[in-house]
Amino acid sequence: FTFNIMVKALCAVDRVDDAQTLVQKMGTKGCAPNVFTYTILAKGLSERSRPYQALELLAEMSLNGCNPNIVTYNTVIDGLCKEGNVEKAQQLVQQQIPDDGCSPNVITYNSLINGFCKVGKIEKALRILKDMEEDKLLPGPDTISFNTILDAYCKHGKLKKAYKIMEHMKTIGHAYNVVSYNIILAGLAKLGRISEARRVFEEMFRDNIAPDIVSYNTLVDGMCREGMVSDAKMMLKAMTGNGIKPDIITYSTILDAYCKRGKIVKARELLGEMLRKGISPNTASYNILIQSATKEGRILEAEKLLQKMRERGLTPNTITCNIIIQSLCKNGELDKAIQTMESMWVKGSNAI
RNA sequence: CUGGUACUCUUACGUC
Repeated sequence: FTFNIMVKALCAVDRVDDAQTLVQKMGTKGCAPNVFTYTILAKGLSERSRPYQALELLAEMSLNGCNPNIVTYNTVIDGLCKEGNVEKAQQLVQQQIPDDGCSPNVITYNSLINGFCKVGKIEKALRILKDMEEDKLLPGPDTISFNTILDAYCKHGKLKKAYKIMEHMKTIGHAYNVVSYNIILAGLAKLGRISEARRVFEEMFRDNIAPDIVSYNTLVDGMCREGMVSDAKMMLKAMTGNGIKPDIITYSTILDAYCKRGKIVKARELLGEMLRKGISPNTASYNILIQSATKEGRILEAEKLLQKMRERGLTPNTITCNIIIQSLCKNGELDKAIQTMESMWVKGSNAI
């Protein structure tokens, strides 16, 4: 359907309001929007933190004789959960969905679990998981359900609990995957427990779950934070040997570590290596370099970098902006800082 | 089996 494609396109270029208007007009043109149309729009709204408008959309579509299906509901529910209103989402699951003759599926519950985790109510999330395991009327949990809980524990530094979940999965014979391991790795890395992370990493090979780019990047990041930059650099070679290509994140992570420690020569070398490998720096990479330059008083270099960034068609983001303003303020150039801010403001950029 | 792929999951840069 042509209209659906248009709605999607409008959402993609951030013109959700236009998309909404279009959908409203469709009805009057004898070309009624269908479930697909509404779901696309609901997703557009949800992704832009407008879950309540998505919620209203549910009512609107029913009025137009188009009943939401489970995909529509899940889209709205996930939006609500990400906004932090898990209660409202749960209400939908318990009341409206059954009223509509739909039944929640594993994705629905996973959204709720994630929602509760993100607002710090892990107990509630666990409750849902347990219900899914025990209640035959509910869909059984999948790997994602478990991973979500795993992640919540790891993010809170509760590694023992995380390990317990992992053990639980093993004992009931539930599949885990590379993401499960990545979550654990990230948890350990954040706590600076690098040697333990290394052991887990080795275990992955024995477990026939090959580390992916995220696994490597997580470990590299952990090493860099602990000042083990040369170990991190060695990982670069190791991963290549294992068929995983270092990406922009791998390089930026190490680049940042070098810069923060004033190892400018090494940083430049790495930048060169990165370019030779055909990986072009993005805004984040430039932010790293610009910050390093400003902190060490190499203002001219910073300006040049900004210039280069522009030439490459990269747009400065909030962080770029903050780095520059901070540096100007420290040099007592308040006027210039304000000027910069205003010009960014005028450009209508998402910076600030 | 053509159109909405919905949740999960993970990784880099600023301010405090």
